[in-house]
Amino acid sequence: MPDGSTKKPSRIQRRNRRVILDAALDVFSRHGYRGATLDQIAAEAGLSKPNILYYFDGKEDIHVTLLSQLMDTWLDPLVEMKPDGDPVEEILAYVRRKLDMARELPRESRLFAGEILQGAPRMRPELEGHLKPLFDEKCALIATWIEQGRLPPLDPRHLIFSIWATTQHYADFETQVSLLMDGESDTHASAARHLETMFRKFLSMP
Amino acid sequence: MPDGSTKKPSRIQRRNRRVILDAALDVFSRHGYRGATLDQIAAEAGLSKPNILYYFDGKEDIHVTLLSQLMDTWLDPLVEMKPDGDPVEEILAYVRRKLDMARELPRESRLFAGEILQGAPRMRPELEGHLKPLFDEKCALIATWIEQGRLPPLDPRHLIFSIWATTQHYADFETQVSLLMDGESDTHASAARHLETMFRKFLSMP
DNA sequence: GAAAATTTTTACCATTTGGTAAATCCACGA
DNA sequence: TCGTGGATTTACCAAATGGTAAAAATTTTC
Repeated sequence: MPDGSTKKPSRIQRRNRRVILDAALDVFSRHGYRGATLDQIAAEAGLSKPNILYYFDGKEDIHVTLLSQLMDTWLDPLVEMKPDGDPVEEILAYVRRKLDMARELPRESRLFAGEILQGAPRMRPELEGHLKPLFDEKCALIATWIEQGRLPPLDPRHLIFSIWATTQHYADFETQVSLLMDGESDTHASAARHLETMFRKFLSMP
Repeated sequence: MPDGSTKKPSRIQRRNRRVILDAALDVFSRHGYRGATLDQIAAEAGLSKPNILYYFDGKEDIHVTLLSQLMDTWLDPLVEMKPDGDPVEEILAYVRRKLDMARELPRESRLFAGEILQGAPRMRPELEGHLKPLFDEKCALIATWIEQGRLPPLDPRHLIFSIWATTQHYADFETQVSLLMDGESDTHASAARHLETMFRKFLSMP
């Protein structure tokens, strides 16, 4: 019993669970939850379908496991935004990390986007448990910076939304972006310059 | 033959096609293309499944028809951005229209988002035929404004991406936004103020 | 190296789902 | 009002899909 058991997982178990989750990330991020099939995941993982179900309780279990495991990685850039240092540089560094993450982990970005888009039917507990507290904490931090006169008055929540939206856009809407950016050699670099300029100007004191 | 025919559609045909498309918009935007079923659409439309297939050639036909018909509405705010008037005000008015559209037509926003997210498998021709030319035209317009010294130097393409991303975010990620904005009475109003401030500052001459 | 435990495969199954054929219903103009 | 063509329903079907049982193969343990 490789899943819910209390025993420590064997080497084979760790390897296969990892292989399955990686294949599932691929398939789920490309086709969404309903659009993905166990057969596709099995083929991508190089395992048989029943073998997949030997390691996970079912399709939903794979999806939920993926989302849970990814949540930490996903929130890490925001965790790294600390009270020390210059507020503007802290926030701009966050923007940079978030944009880098959109480039390096587009599958993860699309997986989350698809889940949220459909009302987060399988992720709401994770959102409330992990995202919400972190979000509130960082909003409070930004509010402090504003009170101290180190940032212009602004709504921290909408600032964070704008950072999420503009950075993840390059992963989630990659199809559209590359269609419209044809001829551009390095979209990521120009996007980074644009966002740096935009948010620096927005965050500068009048 | 109510679909591909050359005859003019009867009143019943127009009504039922409209009812079906509205139901399909609901279902597709909530569950994505693969997640939506003809039975769901039929139930939502108050018609039987074979009756639905009497008006459309199949599931994909409904989806493609929806996307095509919506494209014009969707691009309208950008069409309205004209060379006359102050550049900053023109762009800010565009931001406002786009945000209003996200509030008034969230289903449409999510439908497009889901389609792009999965690589636009059923919309690429529409994108190349309608979106791309309009995008290029408006980028050229913004570039002109910059050359005239009426806007600071910036990349028009990334500016438009940022406008799309920040406004559509409130529709596409509504689940997340409302979870994190609990206690806010009017998210739309505060979002409007935030985006107005942010883009006005970004577009102001140094 | 045999027994025990774990892993993988083979052969299925029930349900869902997109779609069809044909019979039936019904609105409307002559 | 009656016939006709458009509209709707009933009864299906084939393929896809999530999942299972049990045998077979493999690895691990003693």
